[in-house]
Amino acid sequence: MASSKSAKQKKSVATKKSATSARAEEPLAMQTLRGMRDVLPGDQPYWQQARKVLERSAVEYGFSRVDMPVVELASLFERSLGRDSEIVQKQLYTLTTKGNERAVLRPELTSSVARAYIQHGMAILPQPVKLFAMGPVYRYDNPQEGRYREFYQAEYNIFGEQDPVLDAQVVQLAHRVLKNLGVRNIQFSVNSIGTAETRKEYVKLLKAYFRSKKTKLPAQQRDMIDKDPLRIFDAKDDKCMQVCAGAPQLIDHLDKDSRDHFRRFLEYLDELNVPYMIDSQLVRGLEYYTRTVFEISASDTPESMRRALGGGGRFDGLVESYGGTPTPAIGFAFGIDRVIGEMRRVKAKRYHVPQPRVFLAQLGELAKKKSLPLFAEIEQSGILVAESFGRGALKTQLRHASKLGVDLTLIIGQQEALDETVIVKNMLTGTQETVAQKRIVSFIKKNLKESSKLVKTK
RNA sequence: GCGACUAUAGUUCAGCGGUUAGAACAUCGGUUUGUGGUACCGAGGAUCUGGGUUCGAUUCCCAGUAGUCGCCCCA
Repeated sequence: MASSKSAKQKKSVATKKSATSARAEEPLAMQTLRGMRDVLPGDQPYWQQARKVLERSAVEYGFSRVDMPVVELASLFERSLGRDSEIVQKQLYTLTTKGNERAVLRPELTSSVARAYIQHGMAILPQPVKLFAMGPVYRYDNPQEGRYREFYQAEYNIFGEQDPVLDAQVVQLAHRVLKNLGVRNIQFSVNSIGTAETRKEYVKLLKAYFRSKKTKLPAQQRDMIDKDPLRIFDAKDDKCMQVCAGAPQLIDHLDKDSRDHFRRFLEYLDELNVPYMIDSQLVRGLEYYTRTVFEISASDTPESMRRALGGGGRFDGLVESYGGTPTPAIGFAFGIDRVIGEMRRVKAKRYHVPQPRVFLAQLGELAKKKSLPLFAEIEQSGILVAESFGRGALKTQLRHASKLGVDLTLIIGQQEALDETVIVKNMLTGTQETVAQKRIVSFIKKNLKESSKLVKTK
């Protein structure tokens, strides 16, 4: 007992020492930062599938891919999302660079895409310009189910066209992506929040209304009356909802153009066969939205309805607010993590990771040397081949091979290395034959074809 | 920012105020020479961190941290 204890003490001393010598006093925990996580090999089938479909749909709908830096100027988002918005106020990962730039990890993609559109003069391209972007975004929020501090968005944005047919096309695209991913039972919530000017008018009306009902509102919402009365609609408690039910509806106070835009949007939507409902209280938190806004959620359980899989809308004023020429735009973003969560929930089809069907085993130093180029030759011919070069015992390698479920195992030992042959063992039947190394690729191809026929006829 | 619950091998879980903290799966090795799947044998590997109560804490209490889940917000 005494010896084991002292061994433990030694161990802890050793780790402490190495940690301090490596860096400061901070403990080195083998752990991700809060709200961050690793996407492990076992998770990849869903991620691959999601990425594949998202990218393919982008191509099918005529979007070109853009990738922007993860780090941007803080002012980029302060301008677009609004200085008072929750994201800017509380959730930004901020950093000051050595060059004294005020930088942030991007909390969303749209602002970056708009920046790129202006910076690279895309206004001279034939309009509309359709851009697809996908990557990580960062928000310092409290993690919980379906909410992480680093999460992935995939965005489809269309610049330079104000026709509501595009609003509908974007909805169609979102619907199509989810359908292709095996996520059925989707529900769209749509609304129009008019232009910045009409909203201003409406907000006045709304403030007046909420002030008249002030006593019926909880303190938290009361504070929001003057700051951001639209957000009171998000409140979930009964009192608020009662008050909200009687509030003037933005939809009734839209300017004529916005109303017209919304009407036509809905008409197009009706042609599409996508399930939608008008949610006149849908207000999205990002300041840049104008007119059309919508969210997508799974519709089969109340929980899944609450957590949107994606959302978007028009941002006709954004490019101009950045100093670009006035450019209407529409777009939407998927939360990839949530889409994958939904795929898991409904047990959607996932990407089939290619499995090797051939294993290369070697015995002895000479064979090991020869097996290296042999591996390369087979792999270059397009055959996935597994190996276990680090191990010596043939038994172990065969065990590994059968665990991998390969059809054929190639065995090369001292004798075969000298003869320039390979033993090919059929793992199903156990039979084996010796093949010249020169012929090995064609031999494997022929045999794999036959064994997949066997599998099919089974 | 607020609240609830949880924390034991890589994973899923046992367990007890007091000898050596168990199991399953996983990993690695072995059951004679250059032949896998099954079986048998074996090995390594854990009480989140810091305080407190106690003769003694992995167990009880407090704090921190992290995870999970709500609220808020959003994707």
